[in-house]
Amino acid sequence: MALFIYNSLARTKQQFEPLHPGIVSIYVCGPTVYGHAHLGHAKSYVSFDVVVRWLRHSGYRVKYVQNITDVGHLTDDADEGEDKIMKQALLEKTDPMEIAQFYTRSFYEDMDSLGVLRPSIAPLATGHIPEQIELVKTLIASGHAYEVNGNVYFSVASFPGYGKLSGRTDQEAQQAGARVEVRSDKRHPSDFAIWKKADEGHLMKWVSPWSTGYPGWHLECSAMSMKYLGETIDIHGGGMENRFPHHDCEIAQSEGATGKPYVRFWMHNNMVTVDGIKMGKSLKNSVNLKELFRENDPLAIRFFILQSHYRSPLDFSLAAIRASTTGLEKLRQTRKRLNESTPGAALFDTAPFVQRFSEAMDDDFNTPIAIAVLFDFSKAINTALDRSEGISEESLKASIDFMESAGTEVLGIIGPGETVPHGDMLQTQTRLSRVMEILIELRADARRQKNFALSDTIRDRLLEAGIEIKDTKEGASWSNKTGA
RNA sequence: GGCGAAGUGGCCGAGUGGCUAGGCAGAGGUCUGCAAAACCUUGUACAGCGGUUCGAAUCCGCUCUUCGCCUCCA
Repeated sequence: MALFIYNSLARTKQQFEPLHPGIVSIYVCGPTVYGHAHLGHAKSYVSFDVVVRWLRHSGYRVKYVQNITDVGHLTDDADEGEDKIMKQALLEKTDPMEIAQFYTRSFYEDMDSLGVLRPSIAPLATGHIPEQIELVKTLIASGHAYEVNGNVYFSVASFPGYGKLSGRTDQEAQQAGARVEVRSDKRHPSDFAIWKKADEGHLMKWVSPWSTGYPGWHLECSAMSMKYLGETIDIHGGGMENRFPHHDCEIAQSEGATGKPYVRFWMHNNMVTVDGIKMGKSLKNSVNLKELFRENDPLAIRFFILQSHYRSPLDFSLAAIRASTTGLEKLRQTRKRLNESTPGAALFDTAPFVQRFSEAMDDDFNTPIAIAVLFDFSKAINTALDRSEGISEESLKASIDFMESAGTEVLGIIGPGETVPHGDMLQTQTRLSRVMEILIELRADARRQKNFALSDTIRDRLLEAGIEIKDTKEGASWSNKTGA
């Protein structure tokens, strides 16, 4: 089976093979850390998390680099642009570095909650100033960049392919409706800064051959990607809104410097919308993850995200989140039921489900279909288990394996299985189990004596305590109420 | 002005020429002391108008509408 990925550069699905057999290099644009992460970040990083998980599942060794942008990008390209991290630092009356560190930790907390695996390398922009300065030097030496008054600009005219990713190849046509008035010392309005001279009040600045200043917006990704993954990488991912100018600039800088293809597969995830409008920090409609997690299971948010395709926009509403939460609970029930089932006689063939799941993932990471396969599987296995003869030990094992592999390992929505308790935890859990056994036994007695008032009271009171009782053919089962 | 994406049943959301997507919600049912869970049954869906075709939600054209990018942004 072959993996096909939609390549934004080619605007079509292409069969994926890594440059070096068995090893995949992937770079994903990380967050600028000047605020808490929102649902848009979640969509992007959950999407690429699944990409990485599926590549690993497919047998590749994946080297995954995701940067942290801790240099404030400017709010615009004119000279009076503000540094967003610095702005936030002034607002919170503290140091830019403290802002960056604080929100970096916050970011990872949220990603951990969402079950997003940490990247192999998470480089900081501020930790790679020398590399960026080197890149600027190379670009000046090769005639792709020029210095004016301490600022260094990339000359778009020197790179004929500029704009090929976004389709913005005619630079003159771009000027007509441009939103930003250009009035700098650039040779061409489309030229972009790769080094900026710092103003008096600027806090984050470094010494360079051209001025004491800071690197341009797009430079860090090129520098760090090439440093850790090489001059040509397999996959570069990011949000749609970064196609232009960010990614087109990266291509120009990188290929201008090396003369080699920068990225083989470009992947762009679509936006999260609220009432059909893009969610964004500056738009004041962003849904903060920490707030969302107060009322909602983070893995249900992950599940909600994966129920749509990464290249489709995802419309947020609490109703949609609730629907997803209920749906996910159904899959969790199935997993629990499988784990608790005792082997029987009938055979159950998991192969068709494994096959369909795999095909969906190989088709440009089609998680909505992959999830639909899990629901189909859930229905089928429940039907099989409803029959009195049960399913064989081997079938049961294969089913649990599929659930673990697809639901936990690849999609990461079902969460790890029963964790093996240890130490004090073990004692507490063992005791709880014994206590529950006793309660369930007493309740069973009450039910046998038709004392339903008592049995219902036990069940209701336990629910208040966060433990749910269900009566099944094999007797009562209990579970910690999720989301409680 | 330029570049691009999209309009699917009450809601979310796949699907790109003929074959049930899936989930949630609703209705009816099986099971159950009652719940819960599970299962079964149940929906004249594809923005509009033309065209291509034996056949179109799916291809082509036009119209309408929405959204993204062209400023930092996942």
